[in-house]
Amino acid sequence: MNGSGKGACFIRKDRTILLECGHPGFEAARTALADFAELVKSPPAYHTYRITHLSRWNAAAAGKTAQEILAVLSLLSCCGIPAGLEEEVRQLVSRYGRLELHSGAAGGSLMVLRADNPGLLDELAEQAALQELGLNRTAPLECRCPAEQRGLLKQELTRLGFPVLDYAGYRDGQALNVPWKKAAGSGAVSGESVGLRDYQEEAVRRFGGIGGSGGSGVVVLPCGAGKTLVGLAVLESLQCETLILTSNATSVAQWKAELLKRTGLDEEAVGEYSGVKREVRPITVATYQILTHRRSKGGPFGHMNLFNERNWGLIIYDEVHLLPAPVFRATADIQATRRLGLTATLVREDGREDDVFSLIGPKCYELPWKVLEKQGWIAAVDCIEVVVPMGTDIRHRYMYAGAKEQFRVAAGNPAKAEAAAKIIAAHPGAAVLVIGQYLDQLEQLAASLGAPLITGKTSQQERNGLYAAFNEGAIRLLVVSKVANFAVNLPDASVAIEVSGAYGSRQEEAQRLGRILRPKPGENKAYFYTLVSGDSREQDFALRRRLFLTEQGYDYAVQTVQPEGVSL
DNA sequence: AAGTCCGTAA
DNA sequence: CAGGGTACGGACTT
Repeated sequence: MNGSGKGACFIRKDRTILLECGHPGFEAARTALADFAELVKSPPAYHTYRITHLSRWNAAAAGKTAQEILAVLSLLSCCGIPAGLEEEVRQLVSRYGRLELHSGAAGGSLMVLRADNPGLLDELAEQAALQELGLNRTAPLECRCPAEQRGLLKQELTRLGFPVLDYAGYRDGQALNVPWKKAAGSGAVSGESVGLRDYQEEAVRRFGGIGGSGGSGVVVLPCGAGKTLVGLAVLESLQCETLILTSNATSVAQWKAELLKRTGLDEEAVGEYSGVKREVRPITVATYQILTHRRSKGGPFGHMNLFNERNWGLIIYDEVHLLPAPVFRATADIQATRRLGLTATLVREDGREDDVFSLIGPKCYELPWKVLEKQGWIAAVDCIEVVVPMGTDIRHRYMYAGAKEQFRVAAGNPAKAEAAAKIIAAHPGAAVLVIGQYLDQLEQLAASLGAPLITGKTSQQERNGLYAAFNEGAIRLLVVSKVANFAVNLPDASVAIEVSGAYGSRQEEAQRLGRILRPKPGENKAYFYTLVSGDSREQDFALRRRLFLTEQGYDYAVQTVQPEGVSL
C-alpha cells in the first residue's frame, strides 16, 4: 500500500488522528482524511485530525457510509482502530438519516418528524427546547411540529447531534424564464454551450439531488473556480424568481454583470438592492449589510422584509461563510425556499458551521484546491514561511510589551522590509503584491521598496489607475492593506508577500492566497511568502492562519533569514 | 426638490 | 486588535 507496510496514521480513541508527515503514504492519507475529518493542528512532524460531528455529517451527506469510513481508517492506521471507536463512528455516522422531516397531510400547517426507532423519539421528548417548539408525539415513530418551526427544529436537532434529512419540500416560487444567452450562430441552449466545466455541472447536479428532495445545500469551490457560474446554472435549472445575497457592493455589480452577460434576462428583470438602489425585481441582488442594517442601535432590522417581498423560488447565499447572525435567524423562517450556499472556505472563526449546515443545507459538493490545480484551472503555488529574526531594539520592545501587544510588535518587525526586498529581487520581472495589516508598517515598506501603496483611504480613481498600470506591467510591485482581502477587482499577481495578518484568521489567509491562483502563462506557477518574526507569538498565529490551506494540501516550506546586518 | 459630499456608527 | 466597507443622515450644491 505505502511501501513501508505500515499505515501513516495513529488513531486515538478520542477521535483524533495523528498523521505522520514523513510517511510515504502521507499524501494519499491526507486526501482520504479530508473526506470525513478536520485538520486541527499542522506542526511539521505530525498533523492532527479530528472526526467531528460536522465532518461526519458532511461525509454522510455526500453519501459516505460508516462502513467506508471505517475501511479507510483501518487501511490508514498503523496499529488498528481502538476498541470502542469503531462502534462510536458507526453510531455517530448512522445518526445522519435516522430522522426525516416530511410535510404534513394536504400541505397543512403541521410537519411530520419521523424516526427509525421509538427510543430516539423518547430521547427527544426529554429535550425542553424541542417541546417549546411544539413538538408533539403522535405515533411511536412520529412527531408533529408546526411548519413555521422547520428551521429552528432543524437547528436544535443538529445541536443535539441528530441532523435531519429534510424531505418537507419546497415551494417553487414565481416562475421566471431564465435561458442561457445563445452563443452566436448556435441554436443549442444547454449548459455545455455556455462552457460549464465538468465540475460545475456536477455541483449543479448534486445540489438538485441531495437529501432526497434536493434543493438546498452548500457548494465549496476555491477562489477563481467559477462559483458564480454554478449559481447561474442552478438558477437556469430552476427557472424561478431568485434572491441573491452577497458580501459587498462590488460583488453585487459582478453578479448583475454576469447575469446579463450569460443569460437572456432583460435588464429590467435584474435589480440591485443596496444602499444606493432599492430595486426589487424578479432577480434581485443584495448585500448582507443592508439586510442587517438597523435604523437605531437595538432597533428592528430595516430590510429583512426583502425575504418576503416577492415569491422567491431560490435564494443564493454567496460567500456563505460570511453570513451574519441575524440573517441566520431570518433564514430559519424561510425553510420552504430552496437555498444555495457558495463559498471557498467553509470555516467560520465564530464556529457556526453547524448553523450553516442546518439552516442553509449540507455540503453537497466540494472540489479540493489541489485537484483543481492538477487539472490546471488554478496555478500551482509554493508556500514559503520566512522566519525573520527580530533585531536587538525590537526584541527589547517585544520583551517588555504586554501579551497582546507582543503580537503587534512582532508583526511590525522592521527587518521584514529587507527580507521582502530580497524576495522581490529573487523574482525579477514578476508581478508582486505585498500584503499587510498595519498602515504604518505598509507606509514604511512602500517607501523603502519604492512602490505605490493602496489602503482604504486611496480613492477609487487612484486605485483603478494603479491596477491598470499593474495589469499592463508598467508597475511590477504594489503594497496593499486589507483592501486586498475582498477587493474582487484587485489585479492578479504571481508572487504575494504577506508581511502581517489578523490574529489566526484562516479565511484571510485563503483569500490572500486566492489573489495569485489565476492560471499563469508558461509554467503556471505562483509563490506565496509569509513573513513571521522568529521566536515570537506571531509564529503561533501564523500556524493557525494556515490551517485551512494545510488542510487543502498546501505545504509550507520554512526558510530562516540569517540575522546579517545586526551590526546596523 | 434632487443630487453630491462627508463624517459617523456599529 | 486594527482596518475596511457599508448604510445613512446632515450639509451643501445644483
